[in-house]
Amino acid sequence: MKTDPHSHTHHYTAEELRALFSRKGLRTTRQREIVLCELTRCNSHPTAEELLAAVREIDPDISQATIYNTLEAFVGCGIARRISSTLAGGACRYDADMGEHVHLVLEDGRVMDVPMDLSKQILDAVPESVLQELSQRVGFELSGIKIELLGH
Amino acid sequence: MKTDPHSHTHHYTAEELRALFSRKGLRTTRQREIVLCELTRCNSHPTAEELLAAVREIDPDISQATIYNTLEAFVGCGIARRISSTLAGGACRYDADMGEHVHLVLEDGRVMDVPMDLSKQILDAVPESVLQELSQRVGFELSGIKIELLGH
DNA sequence: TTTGATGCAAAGACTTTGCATGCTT
DNA sequence: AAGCATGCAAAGTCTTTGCATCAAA
Repeated sequence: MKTDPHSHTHHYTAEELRALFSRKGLRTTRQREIVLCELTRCNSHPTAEELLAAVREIDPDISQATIYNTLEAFVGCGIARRISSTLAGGACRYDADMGEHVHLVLEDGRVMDVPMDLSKQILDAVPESVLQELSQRVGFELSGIKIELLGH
Repeated sequence: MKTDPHSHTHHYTAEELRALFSRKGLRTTRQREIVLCELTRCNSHPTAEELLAAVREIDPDISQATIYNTLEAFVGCGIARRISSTLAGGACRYDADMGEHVHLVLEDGRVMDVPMDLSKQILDAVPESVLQELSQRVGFELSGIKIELLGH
């Protein structure tokens, strides 16, 4: 898998990780440090299974349950995002890049990041006024927007 | 699954169904007629399981495998769409309303349609030029856009 | 010390598959 | 008649759970 020259993945220091987890109300554990590091390091969008494999190259004793628990915790507190699994046979994919961006989902299940400049143009184009209108009309608070372009 | 008396969804005649399937290269079967009718009738966004239940109220002998086969076929030829299952514990949901529209996905897994006027405003706001630029840059043809607003 | 996190294995949920039979074209 | 579609049940894949143990706060 190739490196995307437009992606700029942040590398956390141990200190930053500790601060981040603490701020989110999560305990700092060796497993979580490794999971988040690997999730940001491989700037693909791994499935739980792929992430487990990556993580086990660093610590072979980390369990599958921990991967799922951890990803759930990360998603729950906004450290990571779950990406589409709407293509047949799909496992969920995960993303730790919290800069809002658009995903390009290929028919075979691969997921790529849309380069930041284009992502911004797309996201900024969505009229704030429409979102407010919608929020009022349906009575739900909007907490995010997810845009996927489908490609082949 | 409940019937929504206020639904504006189109109701297919037997003729229309036959024509639609034929045009898409699918054979017309009793099962497919029922599945598509139910999928359009209940304007919620059922999971395969929910749809199976609805369909079985009409014909109790329709099998689970047929539901999955049929939905796969419908999605493959553009008769139906698969909607996000990115929330934990999620089964895929399906939608037969082919007018492009935006979905509002709640944290508990429920999916609602964003009203057509607002959906249009959001979708129309995405700059065509950016999509073309992206298509060129990544070398994939874009075949669709999926926008989900997250709410709670 | 207290409480949340981990690891293990089993269970659960969701989807796909193989194959014999039936139905559409 | 030919070939796709169906039904059944089993298998497969992905995810969650119960519980004893361990570690962070």
